[in-house]
Amino acid sequence: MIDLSRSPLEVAPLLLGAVLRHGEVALELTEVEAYLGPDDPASHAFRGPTARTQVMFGPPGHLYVYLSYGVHLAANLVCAPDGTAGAVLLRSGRVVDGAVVARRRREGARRPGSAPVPDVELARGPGNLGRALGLVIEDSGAVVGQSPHGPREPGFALADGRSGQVELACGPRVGVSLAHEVDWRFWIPAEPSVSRYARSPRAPRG
DNA sequence: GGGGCGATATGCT
DNA sequence: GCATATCGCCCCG
Repeated sequence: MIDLSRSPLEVAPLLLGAVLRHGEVALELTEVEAYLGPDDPASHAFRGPTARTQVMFGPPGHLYVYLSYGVHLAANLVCAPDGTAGAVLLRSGRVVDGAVVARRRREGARRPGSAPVPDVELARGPGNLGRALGLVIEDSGAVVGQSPHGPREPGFALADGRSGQVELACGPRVGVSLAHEVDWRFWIPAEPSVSRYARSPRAPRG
């Protein structure tokens, strides 16, 4: 059981190897990023709560889902105590159950006739992870339970899996122009389901 | 494996 | 109103 009331900086590494289930699809998380509150210029919570980001300021153990680039739904797991903003962006995962469903969702959103999605790419990258899980924007605020949860039960559930037992690497967060000096992105090294930016992080100053 | 661009809610100005 | 967004696809070497 992962204590989500801790800081995102403590929770993020523990999420690597943990398993997030939504219905039939379960993912072992392989790449995450920590985001803090008003002290973190890269965080959506930086400028205080808004209607969209309010859930980041609430109690831990909820999802914060937002629309990115008009097409992608990205999932964050809210952590830190109630009243303190913080979340962990779920960037990539390895599908451990429900690959057929995940693939159907992925390919349904692509141009017909394009090449099939390899297993390791089903949930590689935040947008793909959201699509593989079947997220909708209304999932923002949903509770993520931590008790045993089967494929036929509704809602989201987090299980320990290999949490705390995996090798991990860290580096700058992807796609943020600020706070590039902190290594708050965590991933499982040599794991093919980790997004490609891993090998060529675009830091402003190589 | 790199560059171009889409497609839209959100939140400053 | 408008720039921006915690990106991903496709096409081209």
